[in-house]
Amino acid sequence: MTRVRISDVAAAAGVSVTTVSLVMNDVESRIPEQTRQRVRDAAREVGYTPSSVARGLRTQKTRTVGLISDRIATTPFAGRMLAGAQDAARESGHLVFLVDTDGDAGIERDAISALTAQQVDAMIYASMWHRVIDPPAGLPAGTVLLDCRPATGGFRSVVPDDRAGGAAAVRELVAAGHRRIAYLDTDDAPIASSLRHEGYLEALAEAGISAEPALHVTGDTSAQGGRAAAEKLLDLPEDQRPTAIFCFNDRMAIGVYTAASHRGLEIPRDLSVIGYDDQQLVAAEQDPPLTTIALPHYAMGRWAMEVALGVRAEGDEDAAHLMECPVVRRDSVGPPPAQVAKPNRRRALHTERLP
Amino acid sequence: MTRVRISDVAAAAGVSVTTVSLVMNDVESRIPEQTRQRVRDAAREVGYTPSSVARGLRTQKTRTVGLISDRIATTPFAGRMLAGAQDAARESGHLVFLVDTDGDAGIERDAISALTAQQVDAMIYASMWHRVIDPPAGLPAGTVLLDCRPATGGFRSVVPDDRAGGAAAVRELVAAGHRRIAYLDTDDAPIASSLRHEGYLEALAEAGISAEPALHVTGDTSAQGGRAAAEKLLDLPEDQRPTAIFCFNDRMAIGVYTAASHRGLEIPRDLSVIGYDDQQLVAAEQDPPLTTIALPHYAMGRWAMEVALGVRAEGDEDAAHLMECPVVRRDSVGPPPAQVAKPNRRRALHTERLP
DNA sequence: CTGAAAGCGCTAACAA
DNA sequence: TTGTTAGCGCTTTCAG
Repeated sequence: MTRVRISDVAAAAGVSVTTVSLVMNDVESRIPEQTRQRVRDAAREVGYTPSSVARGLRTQKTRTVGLISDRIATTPFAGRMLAGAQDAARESGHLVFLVDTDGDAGIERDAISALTAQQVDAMIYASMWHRVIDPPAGLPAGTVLLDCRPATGGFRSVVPDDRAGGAAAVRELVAAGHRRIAYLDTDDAPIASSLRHEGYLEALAEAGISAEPALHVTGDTSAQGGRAAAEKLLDLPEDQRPTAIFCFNDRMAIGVYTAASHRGLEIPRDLSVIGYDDQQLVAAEQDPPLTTIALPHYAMGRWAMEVALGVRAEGDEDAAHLMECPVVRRDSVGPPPAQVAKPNRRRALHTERLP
Repeated sequence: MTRVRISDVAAAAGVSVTTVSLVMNDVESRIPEQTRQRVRDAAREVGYTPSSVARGLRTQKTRTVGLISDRIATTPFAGRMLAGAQDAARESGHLVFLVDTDGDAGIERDAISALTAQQVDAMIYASMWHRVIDPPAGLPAGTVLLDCRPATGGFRSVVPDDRAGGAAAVRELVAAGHRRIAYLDTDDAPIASSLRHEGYLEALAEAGISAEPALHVTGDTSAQGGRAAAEKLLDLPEDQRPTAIFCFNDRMAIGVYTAASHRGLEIPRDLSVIGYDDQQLVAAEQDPPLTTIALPHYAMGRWAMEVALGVRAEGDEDAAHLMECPVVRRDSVGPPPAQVAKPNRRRALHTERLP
């Protein structure tokens, strides 16, 4: 079972290999339709599949892309980055090599050389969460960084706009009438944490609310951590207790749900909660479904691939591209409880709306 | 910036290309260490990276594998299959092309030809959940099916042993002392559903418990579906109500948690619950953490890759390989409540244990 | 409009 | 022990 070659097609069609090549690649329209048809028929008859390997050697273009990532494929979290990248690659006729390094520098190094040896046309280096990194040595120029940015520049990159996302979360709460808004932060201090905090402060200032240190608590990024941090907030005296909590992520928000339910607090009646990430199977499945800020994973993946492949022109090599994080409105945000807000605020609002 | 070729290394080292090739591929040990070293140094100096494309053309072996899947990369669920497959591929020096078809037959067809054109050494066709499928036309012989099995045979495949998993879940409950065990099933009727049901019946029979039709309820596979189905179970008269519920999956088990908590039932004191899937970020993060049956995704992915690459010999082309689903013990299973079981069972047990 | 032929960079049979 | 050389299957220039 030896491979069917282009010369077999040529022989079957009674033409030269040049003609077959020209027809198969839809080039040289001056070849008459009759010949083209004959060639195509012959190709089908003998079961010809062109060899990308031979073509790659000849053209020095493989139509393949390398995507190196630390765990992205196995994190429930970020799979949609892959989907975005894949879709963009497919649309322009490229196949993607995926290498998950699991954070191992040795594997990473090997992956870079293997991919270079394969002569991939482009390369993407992805992180499973927004970070600032030192790009590994040997990363080819032109590589696009996905969900991470280089500490020292030199590569194009795309990351979520966490600052704007934090601000959007707080504005959402302010719009619902809240004034005592807590930020339930992580103490792991990833870049996203400080960015979202900045956005929080910005939106607070914008609304003329002064930031209360007691309303900025931290915990680890799990549901347990969120619960523990929430306890601190709910332990505050009634008149200092937040009426809304903006959480660093959805998992911590679940912890807030637990803490609230243990105190008989109902969401959103007694407490509004907003998360971050819009994590599949977490945010939407809560009771009530969690309002949150979505990480635009699909769009980032697509952007990275388009830039890497040159489908999308991107001038500045050093500035990170910021991708908007949209608000996903579900049912965990409502107006602040009446007894905590000004007593007749709600009625007043209601009256205003009447014609 | 033209590519550094093997002939450049040969020139730099003052040897022939043959020698370089022999050294780079660690073959022909009869070349003296001194020459080898000289060649290696020269290669490093001129910055030589062998071209896998040229090598692939010459040897007709590309050291690449194609992995086609419907959504596996974007499902939080099954990412670990990828990790297992990747790890096995890397260990034997292969790179993997990942194509996510999103269930689209056209994309699937294109992927198969593109991968064939790339002359991949092996191919894996993966499903995101255990199914019986009609393998797409054109799938090369030798392709290994992952988490799905062919309706008509013809391909090797690996799937979880759902029947044994269902039985294991029930045995776990029986061992804790339960006799009234419900199966909270899905009405979507995937193959896994009936297999787990068989296991459930088998383990019940084994324990001499007769299957109670009222204890087999169904719902959709979401938390909402689980909750609705659980209500039916909890609405049963006290003496018919199950003391333990085996759920089709972890998400439905969450619904059981919700239903129980709304009735003031505490898990596992008043009700034991066991799930299936051991889904990341759902099973472990519940309160209490959910005991469940794990889907051996990593092991299946690894098995598929090893068989596809011939690292692991596998004789029978037609029988699906069944992978064990281990019990993951956490805190949602306990003994049945005392007032439902024989009144002094617990004390009796306790007494027995005293010296 | 079509064909002959020269490589792309490598491996491996054969020669020296 | 090392070198020469013929392809692997394709694209593409140049001739006809």
